[in-house]
Amino acid sequence: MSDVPICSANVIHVDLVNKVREKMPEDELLIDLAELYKLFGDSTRVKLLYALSESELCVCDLAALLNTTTSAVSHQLRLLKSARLVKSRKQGKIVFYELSDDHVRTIFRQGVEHIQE
Amino acid sequence: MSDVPICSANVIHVDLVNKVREKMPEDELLIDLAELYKLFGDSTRVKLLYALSESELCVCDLAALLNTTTSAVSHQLRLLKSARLVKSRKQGKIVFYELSDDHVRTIFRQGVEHIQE
DNA sequence: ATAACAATTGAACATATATTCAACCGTTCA
DNA sequence: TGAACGGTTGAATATATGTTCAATTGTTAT
Repeated sequence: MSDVPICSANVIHVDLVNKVREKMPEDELLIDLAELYKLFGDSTRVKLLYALSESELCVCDLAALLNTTTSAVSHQLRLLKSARLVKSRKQGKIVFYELSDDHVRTIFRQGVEHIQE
Repeated sequence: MSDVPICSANVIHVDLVNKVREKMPEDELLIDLAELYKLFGDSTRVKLLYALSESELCVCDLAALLNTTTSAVSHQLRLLKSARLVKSRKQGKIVFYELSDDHVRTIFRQGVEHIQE
């Protein structure tokens, strides 16, 4: 089995491609990265994350803020939580959510910079 | 018209919600942000961007590197280009692509950090 | 106990989107 | 000129995914 599959007959810069191939991270990491960014790729989730970057909030507050239902919010928070982007704490009937760490804010900052430049 | 629509009857922390609402960016910016991150949310595009973060490459090289077709690559590069994440230059028959700026690398770095911690 | 409420969940539906395939464009070179 | 090749494009298909709706859980208070 060759290292250079399928399109190999047509590769133009073989050495360069092999050099880049060596520097590429594992496929698994790149797939995980895509999965992570996918969570930022929906306006509802972006709004949730942005709101939570300002303050800890409960599900009902988030639904009011985004002008949507608690169900829709809860579904999305579940995804964000499973990726450890947010964490929650329960106080009686109410569940409060906040950001897990600071990466979300940094990623937002880079995104805004890119858009606005 | 009230500032607090739909779910307002159930908002729990009204003052807090209003304070966060003031700090939220324009809806349009948040939607644009989501559109931007959506482009990072696919493993093919992540691989393309990662490869291009290592070196300028032509479409055929990228297809070989990702083990896919030039058509699939071209379709995705078109999206990345329209968001100004990559730029291209033509040399005879060959079209070379590279990253437009450094934000991609920073966003990757934050993503990897988040995953690996 | 039971009513009220915050939140979660699962199924269904509608929409978005990545890849494939075939046709095509533009450049090179024989 | 025309064959070969890198790259692009549009349509079609298959898959993924966000929201809605209804039902349910768990907690509080009467």
